[in-house]
Amino acid sequence: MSLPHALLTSLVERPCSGSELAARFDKSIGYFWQATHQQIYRELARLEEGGLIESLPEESTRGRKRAYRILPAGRKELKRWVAQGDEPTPLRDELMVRLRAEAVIGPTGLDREIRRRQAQHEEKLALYRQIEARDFPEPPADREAALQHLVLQAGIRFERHWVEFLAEALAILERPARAPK
Amino acid sequence: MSLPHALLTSLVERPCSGSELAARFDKSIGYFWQATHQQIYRELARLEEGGLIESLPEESTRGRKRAYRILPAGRKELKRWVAQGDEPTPLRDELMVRLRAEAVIGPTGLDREIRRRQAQHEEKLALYRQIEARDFPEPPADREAALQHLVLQAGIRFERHWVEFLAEALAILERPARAPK
DNA sequence: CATAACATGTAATGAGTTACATGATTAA
DNA sequence: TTAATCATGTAACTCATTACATGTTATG
Repeated sequence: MSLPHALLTSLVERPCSGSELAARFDKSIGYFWQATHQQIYRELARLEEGGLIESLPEESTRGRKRAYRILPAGRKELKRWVAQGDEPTPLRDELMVRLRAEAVIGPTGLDREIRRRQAQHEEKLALYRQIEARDFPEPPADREAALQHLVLQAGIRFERHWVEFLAEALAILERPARAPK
Repeated sequence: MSLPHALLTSLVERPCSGSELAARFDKSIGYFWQATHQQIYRELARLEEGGLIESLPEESTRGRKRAYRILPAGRKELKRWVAQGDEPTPLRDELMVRLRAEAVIGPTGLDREIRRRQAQHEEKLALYRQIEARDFPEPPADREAALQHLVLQAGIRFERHWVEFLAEALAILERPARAPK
């Protein structure tokens, strides 16, 4: 249940409306925790009901921007949560299941799909590197920037992982059905 | 929606009961697609209703093993699904959100948690390497074994990724609040 | 035969996704 | 002033998790 805390983190940086939060999620925190606008609106309503944030226009505003701001209780809750323990998110990817299936039911058209995925990951890797070059032209000195850089680097590392892995997968899939011993 | 196909894949290898499938999920496919026994039982019931698998004891057997076997329609469906496209599973980890939060609300006790996670990932890495040494003492010649090895290697790569990343994270967290320029 | 371990199953809950609805603002 | 876009919101659905229930087999 990280979404509320991801929102709180964004709101600590600066007050925001729901749509602005959705847009920011597409850029920074969202690289590692995605959310649709429906999720965001629902969660904002819950956070407000819980007294962790407040919004400016009191009345029900359908269609007009509603600016949310974090409350002291929200900061406190965020601080509490950060130090909490969690379990590693297990790797869960359909492609792995497909590879296992391909192993037992023989050649299918999986290599085409892998090439497609490879292109996607290369694209994302390039995007992250571009962002890195723009936002962190030199090693950041202060702690906050260093941590933000670190999270971006995790994304880079992750995409590189996929590109390398998929190349290996292709090498095996293109191998003749029975390799010489 | 990979679970039904993960189950089909296991059932292609050999017929199984629900509990046996749950046990096997803990070992091979489950490294990359987890499922509780409740999910597995429910999905098996659905697959049987859909005519993709069949089970031996017809009557409702509560407490007794029920052996499932894949049907031709199941193989066909699996083959169809393998070549299908999917989107990369986005990285989604609470720790990333915690790092971002720690960046904005200052030092918390996050480093302790990171050390704990590091130990967990190192443990898992060691386990995978052990399995690799046992099951793949030398590069597998045939396609099926090569693919299974590949999936295991993905797990190894993934854990290594985490260990390295967490080490970097610690280095930053232990830095003094204001580093010299 | 009593107890533990195993095997299957039901029910409730919650996060996430998808489709759709509606009011406000902006641009042609 | 109509159309397009933006902003907020509702509703239904699926997957996954958690807690619990019930029967069967193995063990002492």
